[in-house]
Amino acid sequence: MTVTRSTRQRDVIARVITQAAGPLAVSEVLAQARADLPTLGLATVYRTLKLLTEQHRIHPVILDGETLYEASGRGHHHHFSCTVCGRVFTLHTCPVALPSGTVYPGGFVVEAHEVTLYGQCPQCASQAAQALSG
Amino acid sequence: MTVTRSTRQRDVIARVITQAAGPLAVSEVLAQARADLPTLGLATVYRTLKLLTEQHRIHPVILDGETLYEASGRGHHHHFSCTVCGRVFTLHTCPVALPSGTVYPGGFVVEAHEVTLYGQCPQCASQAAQALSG
DNA sequence: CTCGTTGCAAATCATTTGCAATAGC
DNA sequence: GCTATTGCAAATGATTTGCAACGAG
Repeated sequence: MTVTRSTRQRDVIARVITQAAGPLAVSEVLAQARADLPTLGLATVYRTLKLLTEQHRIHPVILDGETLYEASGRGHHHHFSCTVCGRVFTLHTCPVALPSGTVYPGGFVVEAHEVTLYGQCPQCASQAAQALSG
Repeated sequence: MTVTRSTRQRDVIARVITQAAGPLAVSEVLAQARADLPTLGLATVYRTLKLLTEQHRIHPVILDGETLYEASGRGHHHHFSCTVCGRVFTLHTCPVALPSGTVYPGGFVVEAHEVTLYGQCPQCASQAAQALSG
């Protein structure tokens, strides 16, 4: 029976993801964690990401082929991907009403759902509006 | 100015995707296309998939890290991923009402949306029900 | 014929793994 | 001190690209 040890790198990686506003790419996790641990290796990041995922403390979000990670336990939410600046935001309102157990037309028993919205984030939308009027 | 030629491999690959009931993995496209063109190379499949995507004749669907391709122009639809058998189905009803241009809470201007449902497909759900009663 | 396309093999990119050194407990 | 963990480098798997032979117009 292997015991999971607490290490400086695991603490730092977990903190980086926990304190992030939205989901982070692996490279972003590495860069931010290296602010505290300059010698941190990429393999350790991947191993820790996998470990934290198995512990359900974080989970992956795959968006346009990019794998991002975010902290779990923040309640039901979805993502908004800005088609202009590329940033990913977390949305706290849900546009669908599909509780687990709902039977969808065709006989599909829904256990979970995922929604991603694409468009312009508030900042990019206001810049586009200014460009039009200016 | 480069001209795009019509070739046997492109026709076969386009037909395989067009005739499929749901999205196909690259390996499935290769396997099915090889029924007609046994010497077809994997690189040609990737190149053709990219070409057809640029022409908006097909588009990728990334599901659990797997890249699948399906024909475009079949109208607005979403996907259902069976957590038991792993197959992906196309749903023709949409659980969200977010026309392009909708401004989502927070000031996000929605241009498009993607929904994926997870759960048991009709076949797996009925098998599960039989197992419980039998 | 000319030049876009193909199949193959080598290259690339993201992610995983082997291994000796290192560090929790 | 025992053994999980780390960093590095090599390995893997998916996708891409270089290149000479091939084939569409």
